[in-house]
Amino acid sequence: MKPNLPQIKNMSIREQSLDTLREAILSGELKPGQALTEMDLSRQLGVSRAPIREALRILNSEGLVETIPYHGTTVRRLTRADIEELYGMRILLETYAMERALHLGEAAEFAQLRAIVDAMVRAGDNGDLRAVNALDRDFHDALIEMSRHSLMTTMWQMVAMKVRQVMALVNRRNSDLTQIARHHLPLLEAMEARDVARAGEFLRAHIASAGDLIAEDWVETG
Amino acid sequence: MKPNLPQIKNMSIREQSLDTLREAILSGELKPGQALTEMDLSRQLGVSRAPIREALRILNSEGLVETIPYHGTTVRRLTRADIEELYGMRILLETYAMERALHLGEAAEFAQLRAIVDAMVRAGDNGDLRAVNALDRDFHDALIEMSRHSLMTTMWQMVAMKVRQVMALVNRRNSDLTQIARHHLPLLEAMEARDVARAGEFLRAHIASAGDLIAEDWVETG
DNA sequence: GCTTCATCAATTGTCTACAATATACAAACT
DNA sequence: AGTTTGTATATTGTAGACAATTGATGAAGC
Repeated sequence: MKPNLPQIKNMSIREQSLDTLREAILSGELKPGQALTEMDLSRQLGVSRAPIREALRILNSEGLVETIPYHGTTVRRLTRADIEELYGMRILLETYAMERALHLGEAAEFAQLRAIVDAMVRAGDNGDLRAVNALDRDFHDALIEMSRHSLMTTMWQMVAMKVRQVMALVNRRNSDLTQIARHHLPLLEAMEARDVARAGEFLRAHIASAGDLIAEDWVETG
Repeated sequence: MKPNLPQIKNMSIREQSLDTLREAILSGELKPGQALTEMDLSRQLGVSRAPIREALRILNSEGLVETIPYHGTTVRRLTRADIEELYGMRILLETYAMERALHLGEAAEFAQLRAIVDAMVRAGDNGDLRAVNALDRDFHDALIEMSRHSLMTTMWQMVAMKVRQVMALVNRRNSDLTQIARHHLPLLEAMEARDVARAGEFLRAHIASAGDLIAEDWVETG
């Protein structure tokens, strides 16, 4: 007998604030350069400044915001160089993770990847950008998870956050995303064949093209 | 006319606390598993709990401490698997950084590396472990800096912190360090010759052997 | 003896008030 | 006019009090 009751959320105000603020930044709701005043935030969220401050300190060490003493906290700006570095780092981390994944991954995990890619291609054909985006994230997260490397997972989370933020800030053409969705198919097939070299090539090409598309028409938001 | 007066340090209590605590953890003064009670720390440092708490949140997101809600904060434990992952990550990051460094590094930077290695070898011959250790850190930090990749620098800081902590916790034999000091000489020469392949091999061998030596006689502390 | 429940001590979580600092702007001086 | 100095205001930095939660301890019931 499984009661299957919903978990009652028992998160500290600090963590709720942190999640809320981080989500707002990553979704582009809070834009780079925007000022975050502790008092404003605490009023908006209906809490005191203490938990807000602690959340901001965490966001700062995650590299999402910048604080100048006695002056204020702002959402960190992203330059084109930042984006190029970001995608370079993605290639480095994901290539390594994939090699490990091909050796350590289990059948169920490969099946999961297959399910994600199938769904992604369908979503791409239907022009459902949000779904393609979410599934793309799922795919790469799953890949990292398969590498069985907890430090890699930690590092990846930092990179993945920034990728999400960048994706939210850029105006994507539909065609791009459909194309990106289709990139995953040959990549997955090479992985299923345990062909490290070929899968690596596809992966690097996939990430690099995604990065180039974004860096190309990136406008530095003064 | 240059007055050349010393800068008056103007760091917030939070930052001073953060530096103090981090230094204590990385130097092994605060050992893995040790409990950090906010009230105790604030009494010891002579400040209130607020800045201590903010410092602990930052250390938590840096992965140096672990906090269980309403129960306490402890210095994070390090397993052998953690160390193996750590050195695997080092190889990945440093190999990439070195390739970039060989292309982007300037003459002055290569000269700086040479000075570091020379000093390291001398310190090794004199059996000055502390100096070898410090110079080893300098060398690898300088290498990362030469890669001109700010995201890499950020990632490296996380890795380098943990490496420092591990080094402080392990009992090193003098012979190991002398050996490690001498490893840098052929590596540097390959770099000066801009021989990416050979330098990469030396670098990976150097890091791997250092990691193996440590993982080998690592005792999981409680 | 074992389980269950109430109580307690220790610790973290949160709030509010106050202090310290930086910036901008106006006033005074040369 | 330009420079310096003072002042106001907005914001962050810090402190101390109180609330909430956890885990342990021991008593009561079966």
